[in-house]
Amino acid sequence: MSSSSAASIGQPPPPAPPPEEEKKCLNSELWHACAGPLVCLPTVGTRVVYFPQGHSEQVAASTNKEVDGHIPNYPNLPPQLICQLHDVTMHADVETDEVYAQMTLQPLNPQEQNDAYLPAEMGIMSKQPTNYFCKTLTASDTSTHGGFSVPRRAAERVFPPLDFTQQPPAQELIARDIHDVEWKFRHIFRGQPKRHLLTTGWSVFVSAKRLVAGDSVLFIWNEKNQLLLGIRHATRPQTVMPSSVLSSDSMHIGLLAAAAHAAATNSRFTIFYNPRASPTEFVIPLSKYIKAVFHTRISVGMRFRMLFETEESSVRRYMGTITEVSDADPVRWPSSYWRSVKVGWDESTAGERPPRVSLWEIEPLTTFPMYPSLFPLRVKHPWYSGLACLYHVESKISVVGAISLHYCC
Amino acid sequence: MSSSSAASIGQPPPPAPPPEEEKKCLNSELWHACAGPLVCLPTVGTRVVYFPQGHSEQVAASTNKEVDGHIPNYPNLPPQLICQLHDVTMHADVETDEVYAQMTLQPLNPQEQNDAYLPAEMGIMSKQPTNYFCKTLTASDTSTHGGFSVPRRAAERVFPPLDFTQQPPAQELIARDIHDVEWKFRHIFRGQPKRHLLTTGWSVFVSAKRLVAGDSVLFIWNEKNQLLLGIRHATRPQTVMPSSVLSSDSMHIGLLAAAAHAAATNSRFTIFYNPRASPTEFVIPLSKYIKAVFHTRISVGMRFRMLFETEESSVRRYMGTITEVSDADPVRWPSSYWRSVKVGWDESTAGERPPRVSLWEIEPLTTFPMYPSLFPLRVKHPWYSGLACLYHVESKISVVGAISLHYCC
DNA sequence: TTGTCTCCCCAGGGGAGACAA
DNA sequence: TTGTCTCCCCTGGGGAGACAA
Repeated sequence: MSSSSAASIGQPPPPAPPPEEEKKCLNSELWHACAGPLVCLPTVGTRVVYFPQGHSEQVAASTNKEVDGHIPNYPNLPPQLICQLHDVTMHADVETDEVYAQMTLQPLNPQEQNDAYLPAEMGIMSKQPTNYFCKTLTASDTSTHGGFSVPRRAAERVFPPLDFTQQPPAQELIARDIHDVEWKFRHIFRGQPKRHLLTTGWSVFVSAKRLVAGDSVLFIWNEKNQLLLGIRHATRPQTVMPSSVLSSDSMHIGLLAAAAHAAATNSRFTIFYNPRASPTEFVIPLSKYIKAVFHTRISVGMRFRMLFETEESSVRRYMGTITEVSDADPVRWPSSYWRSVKVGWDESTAGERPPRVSLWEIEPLTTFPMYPSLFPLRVKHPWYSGLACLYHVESKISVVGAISLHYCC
Repeated sequence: MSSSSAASIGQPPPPAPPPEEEKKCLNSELWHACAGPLVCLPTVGTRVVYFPQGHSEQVAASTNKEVDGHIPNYPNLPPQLICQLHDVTMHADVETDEVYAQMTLQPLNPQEQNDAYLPAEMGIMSKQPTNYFCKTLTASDTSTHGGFSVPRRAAERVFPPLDFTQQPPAQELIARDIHDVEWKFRHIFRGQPKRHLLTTGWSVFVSAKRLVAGDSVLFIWNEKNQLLLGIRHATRPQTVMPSSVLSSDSMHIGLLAAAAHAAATNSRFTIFYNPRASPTEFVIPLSKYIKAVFHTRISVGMRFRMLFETEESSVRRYMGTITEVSDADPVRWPSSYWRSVKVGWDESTAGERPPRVSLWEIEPLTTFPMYPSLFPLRVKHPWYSGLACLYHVESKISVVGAISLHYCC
């Protein structure tokens, strides 16, 4: 009955207004910050390569169910589909704030594929904001007693400066989350020794977002002087529920049948890419694919580097050696470049690294100059339609070979 | 740091133990009570009719997205598939407690269909427990001040009797929910005038189950002297989130492709039936289908009755008139019996009643005696394989015509 | 009979510095 | 510099009867 007269600090924020336009763009900086430093989205209007195999991996990870034998074969569905990327929209799960992207793809028809020339179409670099910080929550941060301890340098860099003539110095922070919901916090500099703390408003945020120790929060102070606030839940095992809408088998079939149908009719189809659930990106820029598959020679025994995200959401290189080049799934997906490289990892933490990677994920240490490789790595395999045309593309590549191709991510 | 020494009343119950066996049967009484009085599940081992069209309706309702034009046609997928029902398991969503059933179906091959005779295979009547009560929560029940007001007759009938020599009479109730999690409540008879209340433990339950005014709780006192506790969330609009795993288009395609593949290979497939999300049951006992389609004559203008669940989760008959008999979706599903009857409803609350129903849902007021109708209603339509064989079945039906066929539900 | 209100009282949580890693 | 602990104080919620629909 109490009329909420004042939107005072510490009040739970009103629920997000119902999205009038579903397509409403959410903040791209924040999305990328939540997605992590290695995630990049291809540019709208460019051509990409879609791997149903990788999509299948994501669905398997999301439904906690590996694909089994009951899936029909789609003989007309190649392991990779070259597509026009018509649309990319960024989203975040309303319940969990988990970021994901929706992409509308249209497989090229053979004619279009032959018309192709190699553009310098790379993805949008996952532009990590400059003025931001990310902290993994401690037990104290999430406990019922007290607020959030802000790392000193982070507070000084990212938060608006405090008026230190006050005793103690304090201010109200207003930050918007990925759904554009406003959260208010009391930011105070106190204690002995002095430290930055978020007090009032913090516990409401923690419980609303269901944060626990080990999860991360990140604050961004952008060019428009907006304070943005994102979360990253720690990758809890078994966090994704199997849907009660459709069996995981039917989901797998749906993904494959939708892609096969789109390929057969050259019509658009829609996929979701879930960066933090999916083991690997399965829609990559065509140019990145071409560079990796046709312009990089690799061989067994070759050393390589590969980027991974660290616990603290920065980037680290891991070293490894190529041990084999073969089909990841010779039965279902013969002659696929998806995870065609079997690798060994230098470090003993290799349990967390994938045993198989794709060519475009790795950076071989011995590189060849950028000229068309007339003898691609795996000539023994028959070429699929999508690949056959790429051959023709290559002769044009040499012309534009001087153009510096920069990796996405 | 406080060691939880006592599992005293009012403590939040421990989280459900990780299900060691996914297939673990949950309480059937409770499942049916939560599902509602009209829901029945076909018996394992019997034959059923599966309607991809109805399944599609459920997926559309669950994803909040109607099927649009991008769905490929599956010319070999008939509007109804006669299947052997190999397995039915009852489940409840871990997050929301929403009940659903998983069924494993295997389409009969033509040979099996011809071998068919009409068994008296009806579904398991949704056995509503005798000793139970269901109450829609009031604002006071869910407010932070005070507990749950138990209707007097309900408390006397369903709860263990109180010792009225005590002042005030009170006891500890232990009830198990659908996940077999224990909840403890203080049951007390006090106030002026006297009434039954659940106090300690109630608010923990309300917040754990995220109950709000308008939702319902139900208590069952079964033959084994167990107290069971179920919830039914009010049908909130837009409650089901669109999944970020697979696009709704791909889900629709998946459902159809999975059924088509199973029909083509006579292999098993798995579906989820979500009684409270799905507009109508889409897996029904074969015998019920045959009786409705072949042994009931209906015509335009005919009056009929149909059962609906009321707000208070009891059953009510609504009256209507048949206005048309036609295909619900002539383009995608021609010659389908799914919602082939267009109806008008007597009451002005007709907005909530469906404009189209299926034959087996209604009870025509003018019934004909039970003999084979040699001229089924819609002879103009070509018969699908699944139906053609039913013709042959009919001659055998007449032999067993004396067997009383009782409706499921 | 039962839904809502108000009142009372206390447990638990927010907010502070102490202290140590 | 910052994570954890403890202490203090106060709010918000549980638990009671009053009262009315």
